Amino acid sequence: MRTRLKDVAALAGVSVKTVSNVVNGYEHVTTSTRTKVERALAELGYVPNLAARGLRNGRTGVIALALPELHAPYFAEIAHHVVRAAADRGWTVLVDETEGRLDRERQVAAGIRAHLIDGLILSPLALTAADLDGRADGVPLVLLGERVRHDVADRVAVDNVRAARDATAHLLERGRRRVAAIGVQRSASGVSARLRLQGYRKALREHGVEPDPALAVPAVAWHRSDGAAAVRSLLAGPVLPDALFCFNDLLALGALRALHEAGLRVPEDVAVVGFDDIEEARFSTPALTTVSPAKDRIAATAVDLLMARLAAPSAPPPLPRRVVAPHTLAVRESSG
Amino acid sequence: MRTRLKDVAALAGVSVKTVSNVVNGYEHVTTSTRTKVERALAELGYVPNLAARGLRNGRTGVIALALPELHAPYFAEIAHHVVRAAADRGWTVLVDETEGRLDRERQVAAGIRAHLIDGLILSPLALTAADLDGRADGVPLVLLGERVRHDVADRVAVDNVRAARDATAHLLERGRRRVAAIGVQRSASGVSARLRLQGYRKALREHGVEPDPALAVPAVAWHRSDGAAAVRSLLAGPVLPDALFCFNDLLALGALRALHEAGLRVPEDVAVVGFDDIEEARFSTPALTTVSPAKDRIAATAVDLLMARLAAPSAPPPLPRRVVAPHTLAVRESSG
DNA sequence: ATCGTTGTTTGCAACGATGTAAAGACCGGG
DNA sequence: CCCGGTCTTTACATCGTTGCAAACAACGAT
Repeated sequence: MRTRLKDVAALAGVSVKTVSNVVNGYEHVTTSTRTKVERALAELGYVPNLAARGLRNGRTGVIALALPELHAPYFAEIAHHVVRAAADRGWTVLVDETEGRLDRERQVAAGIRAHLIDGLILSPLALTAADLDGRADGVPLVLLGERVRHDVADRVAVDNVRAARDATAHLLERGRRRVAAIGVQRSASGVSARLRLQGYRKALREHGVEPDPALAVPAVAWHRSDGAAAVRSLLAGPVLPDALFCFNDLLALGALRALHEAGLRVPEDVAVVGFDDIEEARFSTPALTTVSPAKDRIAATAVDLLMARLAAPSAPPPLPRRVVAPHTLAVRESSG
Repeated sequence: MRTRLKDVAALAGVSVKTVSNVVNGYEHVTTSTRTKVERALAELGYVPNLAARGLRNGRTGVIALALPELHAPYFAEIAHHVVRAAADRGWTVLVDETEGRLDRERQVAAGIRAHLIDGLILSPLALTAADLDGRADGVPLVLLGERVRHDVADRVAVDNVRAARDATAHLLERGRRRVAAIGVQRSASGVSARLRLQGYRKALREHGVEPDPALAVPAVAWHRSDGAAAVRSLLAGPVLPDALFCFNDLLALGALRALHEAGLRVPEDVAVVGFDDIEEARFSTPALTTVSPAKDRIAATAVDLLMARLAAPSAPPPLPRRVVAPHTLAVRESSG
C-alpha cells in the first residue's frame, strides 16, 4: 500500500493538514515543523494521489489528445510536440486513437474521459460542427485542422488553401503544366482534401492553366499504398502528368515508389510535392519537396489555448478563437 | 457543472446508491426502477467521474506507456498497438515521453504518475536493473526490450541475438562476405546494440567469416542521419562492404540514402538489411529487407501481463515473467 | 396471523486530499 | 499580568463513487 498524507503525519507527529500545507508550499509553516515533515516525506517516499487531488479540486493535471492514427508519421510528430509542450507546462497527456471513426470521435468529444482530464485536443476526421454544437458545458476543447467550422471551439490549423496554392504554384513556376492532384476525396469527411484541391485549382487558374479533371486523382485514404495506386491509375490514363501535388507526404512517398517502378525519373520526368514535412520526407530518394506546417507551433498553441480556458473559467466563456499556424515550403530534390 | 449520481437520483426519485447500482449493472433492480433511472441518466447525460471512482476502488482504468520518442516510427507503431490492445480490454493509455533520459525514466518508474495509473509499460533506454531493484511496492511494471535484466519485472522482447544472427546469415547465404554492422554502441545504455552485434558476429563465425573491426561502424543515435553518416565514413575507409546489417530501419534508410548519393546500387553493389520492419521499410526505394518483430503481439502481451498482475494482487507476487516475442525476416528488394 | 426467505432499496462510511474557519501559540504594549 | 493582534496548526466537511450491512417489501409456508 502506498503512503498517504496520514502516514506522513503520524510519523512527523503533526496533523494531516500541516503535511498537506508543506507539500503545497504554504508559507506559514515554521522552519522546524517544515523540516520534520520533509524528513518524514522523504523517509516514506510520499507521492500525492492525483485521483484524490483531482476529485477535491476538480483538476487532474491531465489533458487528452485524440488523434486518428498514432502510427501515421504526421500524427506521431504532432503527438510528440504536444506531449513535450504539455510537459513543459507541467501537464500530462493521455492519448486516444479514434481511427477517424465518427462514433469514437463523438464519444471522445462528448467526454468519455471527462473527469479524468481537464481538457481535450482533438484532431477530427469525420466529426462535424453539428456534433459539437451542444457541448457548451463539456471540458475545454481545442480542434486541430480546418475540418470543422471554426466557431464551435478553439482551433489551430494551417491555411490549407493557401498552402496548397503555394505548393502548386511552385511546380508551375518551374515550368510544369500538367500538374496532377493526388488525394482527392468527395466524402463529407474529406474537408482537408477539398481545401487543398481548392488551393490547387486556384494556383492553376492564376497561372492560366485550365484544371484537367483527368489529373485530379482520388485516394480513399492517404497512405503510401494509396499514393502508389493513384500514380499507377494515372499512368494508365490518357494524360501523362509532368508534376504531382500530393495532398500529404505519405501519398507522395507512395507516388515516388510507383514512379520509380514505372521507370520514370523524379524530378526530370515528373516533379513531386507533398504536404506535412514528416521527417521521412528529408530522407527519401529523392528528398521530397513539401509543405512544412510549423508542427511545434501548432502543438504549443493548442496547449496554450487549452491552458487559457482552464485558467479563466469566466462566466461567459470567451468566443472560440481561431489560430492560423504558419507554414513554409521546404524545397528539396523532388521538384528539381 | 457536470451531473453527478446525486442529480440523477433526485430526478428519478430514488437513492444515490440505486443509481450507482443501475450504472454498474447490479442485477437485483426491478425493471420499473431500472427504466426510471435509465431515463434520468439519459436525460441528464450522466458520465461517471473516473477520478472519484478511481479514488474509491483504487483503480483508474488508465495505464501509462513510457517511450523514448513518440515520433520514431518504431515507437509510434508500438504506441498504436498498445493503445489498441488496451482499448480492446477497456483500458485507457496515458503516454509519457522519456527522451531516453535516465532521470526521466527513473521518475516514471518511481511512479510520478502513481495513483493516476494502475500499471506501467516502459521501454527503457538508459535505465538499469539497479534503478528498479527497490520498487517492489510500486505499480505493476512491464518492460519492453531486452535492455534490462529480466528478473526485476515482467518483460517482453524479441530475441535480439537470434534475430541479428538470422539477418546476418541471410546476407551471408546470398554470398556476401564483407558484411558491415551499422549502429554499434559501446555506451552502458547500448544493450540492444550489444546484443545485435553479438548475433551479427555469431552468424559470421558460423559461416567461417572472421569479423573485421573496420566493418563495425558506431552510431551515436539510431536515426536516419546517423545511418547516412555511418555509410559515408565506411565508404571513406579501407574496406568496402558488399552488405550492411543495420541495427534498425532508420539507420538502414539513412544508409540507403547515402549509398544512393555515392552512386552505389542496392542490392547489386551493396545489400542492406534493417531491423524493426516499420511501415516505411515496405515503401522505400528499394524496399527494405528487415527483421520483423511481431509488434502487435508485443503490445498485446505487454498489456496482458499488466492485466494479470492487476487482477491478482496475491500476497507473494508471482516472479517476473519473461516473454520472447516472435520475429520473422521480411525479405524484400534491398537484399536481392 | 406469524414467520422465515428471497429480493430490492437505502443510509452510512470510506477512499485521499484540501478549503474553511476556528483554535492555539506567541508576541509586544498597556 | 492581561489584552489584542499575528502567526501557526488543527478539526471538520467536502469532492463523487461504491462496499457493507441494515432496512424494508413481498411472498408462500406454517
